[in-house]
Amino acid sequence: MTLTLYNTLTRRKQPFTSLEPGLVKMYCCGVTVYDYCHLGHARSYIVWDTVRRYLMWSGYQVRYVQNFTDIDDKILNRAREEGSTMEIVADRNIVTYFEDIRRLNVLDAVEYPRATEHISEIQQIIKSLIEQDYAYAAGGDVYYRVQRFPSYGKLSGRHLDQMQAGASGRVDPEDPEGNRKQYPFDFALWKAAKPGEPAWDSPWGPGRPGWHIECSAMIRARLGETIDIHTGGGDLVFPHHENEIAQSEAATHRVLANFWLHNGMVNVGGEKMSKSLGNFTTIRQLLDAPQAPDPMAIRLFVLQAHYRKPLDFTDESIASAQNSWETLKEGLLFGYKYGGAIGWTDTEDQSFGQADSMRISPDSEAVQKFKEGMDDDINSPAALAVLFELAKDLRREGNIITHEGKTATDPQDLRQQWQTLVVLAQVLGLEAKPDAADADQGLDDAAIQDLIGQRQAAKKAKNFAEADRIREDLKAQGIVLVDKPGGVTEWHRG
RNA sequence: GGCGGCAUAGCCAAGUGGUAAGGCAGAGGUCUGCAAAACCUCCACUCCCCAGUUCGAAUCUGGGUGCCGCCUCCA
Repeated sequence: MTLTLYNTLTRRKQPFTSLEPGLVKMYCCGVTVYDYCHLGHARSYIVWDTVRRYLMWSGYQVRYVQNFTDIDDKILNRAREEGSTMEIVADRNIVTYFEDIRRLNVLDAVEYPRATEHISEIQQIIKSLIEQDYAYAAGGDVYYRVQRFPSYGKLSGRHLDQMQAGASGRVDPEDPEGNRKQYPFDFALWKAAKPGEPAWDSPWGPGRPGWHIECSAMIRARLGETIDIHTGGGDLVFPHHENEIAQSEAATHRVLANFWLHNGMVNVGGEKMSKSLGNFTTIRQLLDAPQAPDPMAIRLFVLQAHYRKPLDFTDESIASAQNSWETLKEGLLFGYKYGGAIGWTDTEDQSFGQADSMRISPDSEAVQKFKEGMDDDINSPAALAVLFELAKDLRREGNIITHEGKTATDPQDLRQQWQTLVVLAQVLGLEAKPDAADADQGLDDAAIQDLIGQRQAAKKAKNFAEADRIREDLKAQGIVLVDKPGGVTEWHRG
């Protein structure tokens, strides 16, 4: 089995191979840091994190680089609004980016280049493009001459003569930038500074880089001229990634990326979640709400849809994901809750529960089915079905142990099953650890036994109201009573 | 106007020629003083519509309908 990935460039699934054996160079288009991240961002970074994790699990070393766009009109506007500076706005939103995205168990990139750290590389590429006549300076700006790049449009599958300038309704016809362009689809590589804006010296006058050029420069500087995988939101295909290709490939005469992967949008009521529509929910809004879902439920919500399809965000879908997560979590916690009871001897070891130290059978049906799904263009919904089957089975075993005190299933088989679940879940970035706080909180065992005794007495006296009151009180403290045949009552936490 | 995508149960969602995974929600049963939990069982003769190809189609072809994304803010 080999991993196949849908390549936007070729519009089909292709077997994945890396340029260098065992090493994947991967670049992910990051955020423009002018505000908090919303669920659209969350989806994108969860999805690419999952691809990265799967590649790692498949034996690759992954050099994963993700940028921050820290120079941009929106950041400048934000700084102006609040009377601060671009740098302050950018730094603050980078801090909140990490706070939010790490909660979702997204691994840190190997490097996080910032556009402002690569001004000289940006200028070098622009110079090279001007020398080769791919770009021209005009009134302090520099524009890329798209008509000179023959394959312009190859990524997004469009031709210059088919495109309608301004069809998106976002171009201001009064914008002087438009008048300096020789052709409507030419785009800015360098923008002349307006008064009061941060600017860098350049051969074309003081100014700042255009949006697309930074990624070309950062990829070249951090990963080289050709990389294996370039990822980003589907809304970046055109013009952003199309323009990256035009710039980089004209400058280096090398292919920029072998695989272009794009994730589908998060929708609200059938429409794309976006800042301009105002229909966005930030990650922290969602996770800090009174009835907030577990961050892992958000991850599950994202992974329960295929990454290229639209994903509708509703209260119901989040609630459903939360319930689904509870099911998976019970399976993931099986080893912690029941391992000791069925004779596993290492439950107190430091390494217990560490996915990295677990050896699982690579030939098991579960692993095979998981790989089959993931190899097919990261079919995470199909892969998740495997996890649910494992988790539900373990949950049933756990409940049997709770109720019967033992199980007929071989503890070593359960061990394999649990470890398989933990390992595969971790490949998807889904992890659950026992809540240490729960274990030694609240009533001690003697007090619970005492209350159970009182309840037994009440039951015997047919004082069921009192019996139910005691049961409810305990339940409120996280103690669940289980009445068993023969008048015996057992209890457990959670 | 151009390019692309999607349409499967109450909801979400896999499945690209061989007779519909999985999740959520729901129903019945066992147990119980009643519950809860648990366990067992059930929950799409059918995949937007029409026509065609085929022994056989959710899957292929043609036509139609509806929804969405992009066409220089965008994850």
